[in-house]
Amino acid sequence: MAAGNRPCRNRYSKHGGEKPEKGFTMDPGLSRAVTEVFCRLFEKGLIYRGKYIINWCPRCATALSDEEAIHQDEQGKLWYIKYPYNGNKFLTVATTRPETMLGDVAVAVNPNDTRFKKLIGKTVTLPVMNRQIPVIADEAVDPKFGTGAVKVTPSHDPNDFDIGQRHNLSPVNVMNEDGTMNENAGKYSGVDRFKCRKNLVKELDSLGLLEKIENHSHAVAHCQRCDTIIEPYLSRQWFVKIKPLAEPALQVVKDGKIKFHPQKWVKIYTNWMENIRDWCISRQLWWGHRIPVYYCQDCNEMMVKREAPVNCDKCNSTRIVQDEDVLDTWFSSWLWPFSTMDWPNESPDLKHFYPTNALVTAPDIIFFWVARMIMSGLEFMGEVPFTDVYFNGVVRDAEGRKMSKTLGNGIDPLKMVEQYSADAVRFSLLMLTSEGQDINLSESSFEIGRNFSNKLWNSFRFLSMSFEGQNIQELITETNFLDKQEKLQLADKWILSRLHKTIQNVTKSLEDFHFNEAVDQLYSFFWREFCDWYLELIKPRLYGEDQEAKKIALSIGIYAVRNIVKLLHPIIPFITEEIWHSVKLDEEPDIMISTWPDFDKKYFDEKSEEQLNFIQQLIGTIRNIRGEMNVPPSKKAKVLIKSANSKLDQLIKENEVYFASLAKVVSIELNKNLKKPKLSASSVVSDMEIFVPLEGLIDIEVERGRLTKEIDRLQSQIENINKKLLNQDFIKKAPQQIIEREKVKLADFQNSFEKFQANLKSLED
RNA sequence: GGGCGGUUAGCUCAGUUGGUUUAGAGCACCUGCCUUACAAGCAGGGGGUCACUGGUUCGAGUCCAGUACCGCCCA
Repeated sequence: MAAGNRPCRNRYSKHGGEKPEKGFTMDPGLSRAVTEVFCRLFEKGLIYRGKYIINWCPRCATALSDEEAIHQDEQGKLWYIKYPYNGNKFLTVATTRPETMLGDVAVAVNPNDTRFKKLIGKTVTLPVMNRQIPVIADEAVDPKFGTGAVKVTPSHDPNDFDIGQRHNLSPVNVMNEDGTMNENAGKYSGVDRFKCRKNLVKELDSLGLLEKIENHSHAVAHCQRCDTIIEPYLSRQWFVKIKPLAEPALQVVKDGKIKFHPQKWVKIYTNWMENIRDWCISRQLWWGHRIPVYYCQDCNEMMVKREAPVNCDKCNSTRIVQDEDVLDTWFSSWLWPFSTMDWPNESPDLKHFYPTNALVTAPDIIFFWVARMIMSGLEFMGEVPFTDVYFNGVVRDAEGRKMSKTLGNGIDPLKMVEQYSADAVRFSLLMLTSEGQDINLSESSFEIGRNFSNKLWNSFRFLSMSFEGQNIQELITETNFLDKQEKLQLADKWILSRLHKTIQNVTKSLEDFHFNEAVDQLYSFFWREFCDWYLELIKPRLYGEDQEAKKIALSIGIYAVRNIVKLLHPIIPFITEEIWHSVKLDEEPDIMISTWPDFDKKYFDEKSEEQLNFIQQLIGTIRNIRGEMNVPPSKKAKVLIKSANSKLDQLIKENEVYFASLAKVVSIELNKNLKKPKLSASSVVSDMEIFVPLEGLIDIEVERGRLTKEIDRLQSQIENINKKLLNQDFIKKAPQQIIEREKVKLADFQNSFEKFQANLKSLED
């Protein structure tokens, strides 16, 4: 982190970050690196001084780089001005900045534009100044813009500067550095640029030389620092010849030696790198790194030196002055990955920390900083500075507007931390922000993280209530599950399988920089599987008399919690650390420095997952019936199941206790010759028919609605699949396994369809 | 003008290489629950012709082209 930004640093620690290492580019070590880099680039011919059009801020009185000129769309005007020729004829040009016409040296047209062919090589009169200026032909002129004829002002427009160079025209500078017009502007000398524009337009109008004024929206460059409108200005400045640095920097990104996340930034980076222009690095500011260039006041010799020279190299004079200009602040920042570690000395830190792995940053400094760090890293270290760049999204308000002081629509993160907790703020942001996508945020967004933290804490509290009086250290080590397979219940095998798959998936998502995906997986595993099902499934054991069964359920629960808090720790550090202290071995370290969970495929258990899914479906069906019929939880239900599958029958019997606690079922009767009891609600799961007798509770209308809805749904599914299977192209071209899958589905649907229909019919009797 | 995104439920957004019964989640909504971890919660439910048009394909939210609207970046 640069400079000593205190509010920023405090905020960082309130969010649970480490106090970052800081440095300051004006420190002696970093200053030495800046000088060294300037000298090396100069010696290599990659730094030069020249007179070119640069971005000039008249208020700051300094040059700016292209990146510091912020373009804003503005409703401006297009003035059509008539340049007389041949006495009574006119050539009309359109311009957005009429005051610059005072410095016109030509009018340019496209060589293929037939309208103006005969004028090429002739001259026209520059109004007000009454100068004769030539009409020239140049490919750069767009025949469709304005009238197709453009004024050429090489001192005040980059395109015109290029045209001027191509046609050997000497530029005329009509402006001072403070934005007033200079002596070349004739009677407008000393007048401010905008006042000049106003008055000049008035004068042209009175001369009858103003054809028309159109509204014209265009992008106007503003100073990044002070928002003053920037003047493109011909000026002598120092530049970095950027192509030789840009090309390798583009290559490493194209080759994937540096990966951008999300990938879309590669295209933006490529586009910028391919159209890059030389970097103007000199600034006329009072503060910054002085340019290490020295001039002899006697013989005008210029010297580029690492140390200030005492004598002139050429004439030995001691009358030596240093270049007045300072360097662009980014000229020091781009060296950050190595200048902070004593470069050019080969310090141990430098060896250890260069290159690093991931840079996490905001997309708005991709060109300012990221691109240039890559350039400098390759140039001076011969190696990429990092291997991955993660661009975060922009946080916007609920309406999608950028948060800004002027709009007052910002959310104070510290206030949110106070209101919802740091964990809640972190969790919410990570959950809601998909890879590098902008996020629309309102204060209530943080509720999701608060609720999650709350749920985590409560689930832990629930378990800890059960391990009161138990030897917690023993429970933690009670994890040699493979040896105890026969003692594990279906729920245990299932949660272990789900846990280890979650470890695998979360780890992969984090490695891929898919943070929200990782959070999503943790959310649904922890809440929807661990809390909603596992904790409910072990309640009978925790509340029961069998001490060994209780111990096993607890130890697996704790095992899961230990892994869950480890996986969640990078996201919600505070609450996970707190929980960790209760579920860790005495000799284990704090969670932050403990090891990341490893998944183990020996826990992957497809059969148990399948079996538990089946039980979940059955319970879901019973709950659905209870819910739709508004049967209160206090009312226990009997369940009758007509089944011809002895394996599933056994599975149900073994796990009957789950139905009791999760679906408030008092008894299950399994029979393959079962007859549907009157006044019962029904459903179908796999091959089984489920009946819930609801004497006095059943609403025939509701039940008819339930069954009809199912029947309609199944019918449309059946139609869809039939359509597919009747399609000869599908049969011929689709992979066999897809066809098989469709056939199985069809049989399934038909089976259920018939059963639902029979039950609907029996309702009518 | 050039480049890059976005458009999926009322809202905020997921949706990996085209095929998984009914396209998912959170919030909001409806019904029932203070069931001894959690009402910041539990159970159940309703809600989407995936912006539009055309194309490729046996099959498109997913691939291609065009259109519209919104946004960002660069000149």
